[in-house]
Parts: sequence; structure tokens; C-alpha cells
Amino acid sequence: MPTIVEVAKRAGVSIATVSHVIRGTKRVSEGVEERVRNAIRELDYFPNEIARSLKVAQTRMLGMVLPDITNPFFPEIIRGAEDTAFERGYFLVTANTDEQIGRERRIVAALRSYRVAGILLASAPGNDASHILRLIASGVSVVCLDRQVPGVPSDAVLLDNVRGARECVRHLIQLGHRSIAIITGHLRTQTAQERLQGYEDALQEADIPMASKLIFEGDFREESGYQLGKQLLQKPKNASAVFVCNGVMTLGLLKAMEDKGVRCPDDLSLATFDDLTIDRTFHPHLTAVVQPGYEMGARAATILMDRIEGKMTGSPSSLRIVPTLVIRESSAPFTGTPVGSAAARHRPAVQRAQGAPRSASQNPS
Amino acid sequence: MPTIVEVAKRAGVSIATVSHVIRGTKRVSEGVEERVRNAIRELDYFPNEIARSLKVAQTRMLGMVLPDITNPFFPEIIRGAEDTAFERGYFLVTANTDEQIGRERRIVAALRSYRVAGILLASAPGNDASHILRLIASGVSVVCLDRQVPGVPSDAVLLDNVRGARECVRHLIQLGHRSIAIITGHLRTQTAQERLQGYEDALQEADIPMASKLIFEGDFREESGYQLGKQLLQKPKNASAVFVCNGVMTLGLLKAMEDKGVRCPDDLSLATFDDLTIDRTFHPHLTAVVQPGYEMGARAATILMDRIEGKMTGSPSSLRIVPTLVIRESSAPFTGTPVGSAAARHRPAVQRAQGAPRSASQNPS
DNA sequence: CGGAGACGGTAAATCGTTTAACCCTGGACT
DNA sequence: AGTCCAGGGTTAAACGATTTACCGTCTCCG
Repeated sequence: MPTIVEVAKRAGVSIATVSHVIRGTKRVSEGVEERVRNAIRELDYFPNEIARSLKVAQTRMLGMVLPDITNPFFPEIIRGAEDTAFERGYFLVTANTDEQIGRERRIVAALRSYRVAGILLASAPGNDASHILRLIASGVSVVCLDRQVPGVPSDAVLLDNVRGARECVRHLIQLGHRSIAIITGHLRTQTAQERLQGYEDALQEADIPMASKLIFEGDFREESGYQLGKQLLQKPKNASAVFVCNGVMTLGLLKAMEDKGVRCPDDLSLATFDDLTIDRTFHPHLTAVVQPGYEMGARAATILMDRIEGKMTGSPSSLRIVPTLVIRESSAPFTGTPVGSAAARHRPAVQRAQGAPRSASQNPS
Repeated sequence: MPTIVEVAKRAGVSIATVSHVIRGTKRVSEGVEERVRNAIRELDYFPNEIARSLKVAQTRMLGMVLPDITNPFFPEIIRGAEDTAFERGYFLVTANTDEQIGRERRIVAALRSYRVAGILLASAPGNDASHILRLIASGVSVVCLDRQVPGVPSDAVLLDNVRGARECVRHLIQLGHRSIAIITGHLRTQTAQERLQGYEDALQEADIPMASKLIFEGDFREESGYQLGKQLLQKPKNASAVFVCNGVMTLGLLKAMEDKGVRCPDDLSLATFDDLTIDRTFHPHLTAVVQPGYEMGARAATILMDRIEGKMTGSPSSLRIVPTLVIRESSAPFTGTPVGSAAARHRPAVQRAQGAPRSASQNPS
């Protein structure tokens, strides 16, 4: 691997000059510039960004710390962040925590050692955020994504969960449902709490009393959707509709419904957070609260880079992105018919979205 | 940000000693070690990996270059690679090329500047691989993933596409189908070619003549599955079964089928590459060639790190991972009944997998 | 004709580590 | 008592860039 010294030798100039033509930090005469460029090309020289980073005490790497990239909600976010970052000359270093705070600590430590310029963080839930506080204290910019870390003063790009959930449940109520179950995420997480809050708000607004037997606490994973779904369907009359707090749990629920022979929306109306591709392809098309993942990633990255470059100063800001409710087939008017009754079979006519909102995603998948 | 100098001062030793206790490269007396560790803790010191990398002329970063992380096939691969890498103290730097060779060049250049130790590459198709050749010539290890770059001597972890496709089509043939359509990927890509090859092999073996009107060239994107699906369904009698070369095109096809009111498998049998989560949740459960993404990522990362560390030497190896055919509902015996006929409605009894092969993925999603 | 800039280039310090070479001290051994 | 050696520590030279300060030369102009 050639270094700047070899380039300088071959071009017959000093290394300072080479550096100047590369970075454009000083005028150089045409002839010299030409010679330097030739030398670079001939040697297939790439400036050592590591050496540069050491000298300027700054890297152009952004850490991206996520629970699990395998969760289909995150890739969109990553794309949004990466595209924005790459445009401005930054790179993304990604790492998955599996929602384990211990792993998160190790990852953050490693990222600190690498002197990343900033970190995009969807933190694992945990009671101790000292590693993040120390990180910020040491001067690394942090932007929280999707979830805030309690007690940590950082910028954040969040979804307006309360609002999304409220509108979604409101929609079910407007359809005439009064017994609406909810499958939540882990209630330790802010996200889950907020969605539950939105659910409560909507019920309250409609003077529907909360029933604890209709609240099922899951953990945002498919398996919990499946298990809780089975429980929920045990006593079917309890609910005529269910609001599920994320996409993968809905998959679990649908599987449970299939096992039990419960049909949607005939026997049970369904509305969910997230808009997995599936939701737009398979029947029943799901009524969903769509999170603009790409945009969230892009906004978060922009804020982070602005902080790093000093283009943004002042106290931490918190951006709430408003999700969209897309009404599709899985939510239908309450018929008052007990679950499984034949009369429930034909679907009532409701105005609903046709097909997929293909513009929701900025990228073909 | 404290440096090793400050730690040394506070502990009252030389920086060499500090380095030795951190790296364990030399014995130090208990008392001194204690003092150094305290100093490190008190200052919240993290060794500057950038400086270290410069000195040892080696980073512990692995570049991961993919077409598009938004394609659900890739996250699993990334997880496999990342978990393996992190265990061994490496980090993944990811970047998406959007299948554009120009973007790939820029990304590879940047990665070279960052002196990544190696690169995991699912290259964008293109006629010019000079940037990869130069990369390898400069001493960076490269492992190709999912697709080989023609003319480049590197290790590769690939799927046995021919075999996967052959077995899949063979299965359709065994069900009695003789008019089997195929929706391929972009035939510039090796992957698409190989799958087409497997299709041809299976037909040949059964003495079924190839019909060019049954071959639809797509591009691995949902939209092309949709468009070609519409074409294919135009003249429905042509095919009684269709083999689709990846998961997202299948989504497109299913949408087209829905539009046209064609039912699966009643009117048309379906078998596909890839096993999106959906395939296991929604009806019809799809017969699919399952690619072990996590394993592919893990194997590729292992090979790459072994190369980097000199644990593996010798000429490039090419590993073919064998996919599994999971038979589900979407493929049914040929009934000889024209498309749309009422007689085709009841599904015949075939031995098939129950539910999802949950063990296929090492991680909950 | 002399001096002031402008211009184009270079020398050298520096960033925070690693690590080979060296140095000191205090037993152990003969 | 003198010699060795092991153990524990330090010194100082890299690594490959950036960047400040400096230095000739040339030109222009009063």
C-alpha cells in the first residue's frame, strides 16, 4: 500500500504539496498538480483515512446501534440514515444489541474506541444509562432514534406513538367496536407505554371503560403475538377488535387466528402498528399505522451530522414524526355478531384504501 | 478525551507501561497494574483505536457492501456476519450500492481509504471489475457473498442455485405439471442464470421441451413480479405452475394474481426462491427454496477473518451452500383443469410441511 | 532601483499508540 | 565477593497524514 511519501517522491515534490493537491488546501501550479495526480493514479494511491483521522482528531464514521436489524422496521431506517450520511461523506458502522443492555455497553465502548463522530442510538431497555451519559460527557454526539433513553439529554427522532395509537383505536371505535383488545410491547419500553397511552386516550374519549383483561402485554416479538393471540382467542367474546402494537406480533396473531379458525375481519377486526410488505400483498390487507422509517433515519442522521459539524447548537431537541393511518381490509364495522357465526361472513362495504400505498417507501424493496 | 499520556501521568508510570497493562503484552507488578487500572477508570479512558490502527497498520473493520439492505434477504446475512465478526473483535461497516456499479466504486474507494481489513461483497452487476481487482492487488481480502464477480479471484460463499432451482422445479414436475413458467431475475446476473439453469435441467431430465413463451425475465424486484405476473396471467392456459426466482417478485406475482382473481394453488401452483416471513404466515403458505442467510453471512465472515489473520492461505475457495426445499400449500398436483374452473377448487391431499420451519433462522425476528 | 507583496513550495511538529531495545536493581549462584 | 540473569520498567522511534510557519522568487510600482 503506497503512502503519501511515495507519491511525493514519484512526483518530485514534498509530501505537503501532495496533501495540498488532494485536499485543495492551497494553490499549486498546474504542472505540479498534474505530476502529483499522475503519481497518485500510477501508484493506485488512496489517502490513509486512519492517519488523517488521527491528525485531525475526528473520524467521519457514524455508529448505528440497533436492537436487531432482522426486525423489518429497521432496514428502512438504516437506508435513510446511510444515504444521507454517505452524501455528506460519512459512513455508517452498524451493530446489533439484541435488546441486551450488556451487549449495548460493549458495542458503545468499541464505538468510542473507534472515535466515531457520533452515534445513532435505538437503545436497549435497561435501568442504567450511565454508559450513554459518559459517552455524551466525553463529547460524542448522540441522537436517539425510535426510543428515547430516559434521563439522557440528547436529541431524539421519535414517532408520535400516542397519536398513532390513538387514531388507530379511534378508527376501530368509529367502526362500532367497544371491546377492543390490545397486544402491547414490553411495558418497560417507552414506545410500548406510549402506544398503550394512545389506546387509553381513545377509549377514554369515547367513554369506554378500560378492561384489564383486554390488555395483553407482549414483547414485540412474533412468538408473543402468537401466544397472546391464543390466549385472547380463548374467550372470543371478549373482544371484537384488536389493536396490535407492532408488525411482527401481528404475524404471530394471524398465525394464532389461523390455528383457531378465526377469520379476519369477519370474526375479528385488526389494526396494527407497522406496515410490513406483506400487509400490502396478502389477504387480509391490514389496517396499519405506517411509520416513515426512511424519513426517520434520514432526519436523525441529518441532526447528528449538523451537531457534529457545529451547524446545530443549543439544547437537545426532540422531533416527533407523525405516522399515517392506512385503512385497509382488516378492520370492519362491528356487527354485534358473536365470533364464528355464519352471519358474520359477508364483509360490509366500507370506504378503504385500494391496494398498497406504494409511495410510503422511498426505495424499491 | 483523555489520552494514554494522561493516564500514565496520573498513575505515575510511563505510557509504555500503560500500554502493556492494557494489551497484556508484558508482565507488570500488581501494584502498578492496580494504579493504572484506577487511573483508567477515573479518567474514563478509552484507548484510541485510530492511533492503534495507524501504528499496527491494520484496522479491525470489515466492509460489508450490499445492493440493498431493504431487500429482506440481506438482514439475515448481515446478522450472521456481524455476530461472527463481533465475537472476534471486528466491526462491520455497511454500505448499500443500490445495484449501481458507480456507487459501488465510490463505496469501495472509501472503504479502502478507511483501510478496512477486508470486504464482504455482494457486487452490483457490471462489466468492469477493475476496482475489485485493484482492491485485491493492494492486499485487501475480499469474500464474495451470494454472487461471484466474474474474473475476480476471491473466496466466495454462494448458494447452490442450480440445485435449489432444479429440485424446486422437479417437485412441480412430480406433481404432474408440464407447463411450468419461470420468472427469472436479471439474466446479466449469475444468480439469475443459475436458477434458470436449474429450471432447464429439471425440464430436460423430464423430457419436457423448453418454451420461450414460458420464460419471463424480471429483475428481482417486486414491480417486475407484478408486471410479468400480469403478462403471464393474460394467457392463463399456458402454464399450470410457475417458479419464481426470488421472494419479492413473488409478492408482486401474488398481487397480480389477486387482481386477476387467479387463485393459488387452485388455479396456479407456485414455488419460489426465498422464505420471507410472510410465506409462513399468510395463506397460501408458499412452497419455497429456503436460503440459510444467517449461515451464509457467518461462513463468509469466518473465511474473511481467517484470511486476514493468515489462518487460511492458499488459492481462493468457493463454498456452495445448499438450500432446502420446503413444501407447503402453494404447490398442488396438476389437475388438468383449465384455470378458473370450479372443479379446481378443492385441494388435493399432498404430504407437505406443517407450518413454518422455525429453526431455519437462528434468530427471532 | 529598491521594497512590498503575492505566489508556490517545503520543513517540521504533531496526533496517540505500539514495541524493540535498553536500563536498573536485587537476588542466586559459584 | 563478583557475575549473571530475570523481572519490571522506560526511552524513543515509528505509523501516515495535516498544517503552521517559513523561505525563495518574481513582479509590480513608486
